[in-house]
Amino acid sequence: MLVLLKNRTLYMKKADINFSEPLNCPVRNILDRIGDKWSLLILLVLEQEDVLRFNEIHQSIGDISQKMLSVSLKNLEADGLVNRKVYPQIPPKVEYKLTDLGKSLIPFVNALSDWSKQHMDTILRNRTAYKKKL
Amino acid sequence: MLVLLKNRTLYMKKADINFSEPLNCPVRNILDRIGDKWSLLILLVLEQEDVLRFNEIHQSIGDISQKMLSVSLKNLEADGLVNRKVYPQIPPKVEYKLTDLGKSLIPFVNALSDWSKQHMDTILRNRTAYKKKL
DNA sequence: ACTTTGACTTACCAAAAGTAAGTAAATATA
DNA sequence: TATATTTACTTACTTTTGGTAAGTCAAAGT
Repeated sequence: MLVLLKNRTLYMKKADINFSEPLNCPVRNILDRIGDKWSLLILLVLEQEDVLRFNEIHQSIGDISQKMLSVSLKNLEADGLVNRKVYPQIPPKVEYKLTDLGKSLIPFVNALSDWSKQHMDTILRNRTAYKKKL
Repeated sequence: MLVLLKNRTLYMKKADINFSEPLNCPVRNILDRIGDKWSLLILLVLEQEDVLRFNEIHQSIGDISQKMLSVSLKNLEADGLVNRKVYPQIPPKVEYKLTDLGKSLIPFVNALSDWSKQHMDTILRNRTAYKKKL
């Protein structure tokens, strides 16, 4: 049986896993970084506009709080997906743009977007039918 | 400027959006469904094993709580990504498997997994370097 | 002297997720 | 006869995460 423990992807029983050996589960690894509510959305708007300031991202996404934008950008920057450039001015000016690594994730977002365009009708119909059954 | 409001993807300023017209933002639409902590992981283990019972999924993932597994499966079922088959026995037996719609999402997960295998070293190095700078 | 500007941070509150215990009904065991 | 076991959950409670609103900093404009 496939076992997807926190940092492992192994075809073995839980009992047989050597916990001291630090293998990694690749799916977990990305999901830990971009599998949240805002990261992919931020990458997407940055890709569209090339360079954006904090408030511009904030307005583009519309319903992200400043706090979460700040936290999310910091994580994306720490992972090297987004570049942060500060201009020493007052009032401050900070520009964000994708790194090459960040850009390399965009095709996935677009592919997911296409999938969504194709299948969202079906999903919404499924969900309506499901609710009726309850 | 690209605006990614809750249910919209529009190249226009926020002020110019007609809020009464119900357009949809495809990226938001999928993220609302699979952009959480567990959904993709559940789809992945189901794909590997074809059919699994509740406790088998639970053990495969390892650190999901029963509560969240229950909630997540219900959502995946409602959206038509997972099929749920109940055998009227005691003790109960319930089998889960992917629908065709659910299966069609697997290539994205695998692609992300490949990306992760390729780039996770870089990301971890980036993060280490970032921490040092602080 | 007071307001505005931009990129945040902080304190406080609400929502989501984790933990542990409980439920149901039949069969197996003591 | 009483108790334990089995499976797929649910419920009550706690912790963590996320959202809201207000505050900060320093200079330039009114």
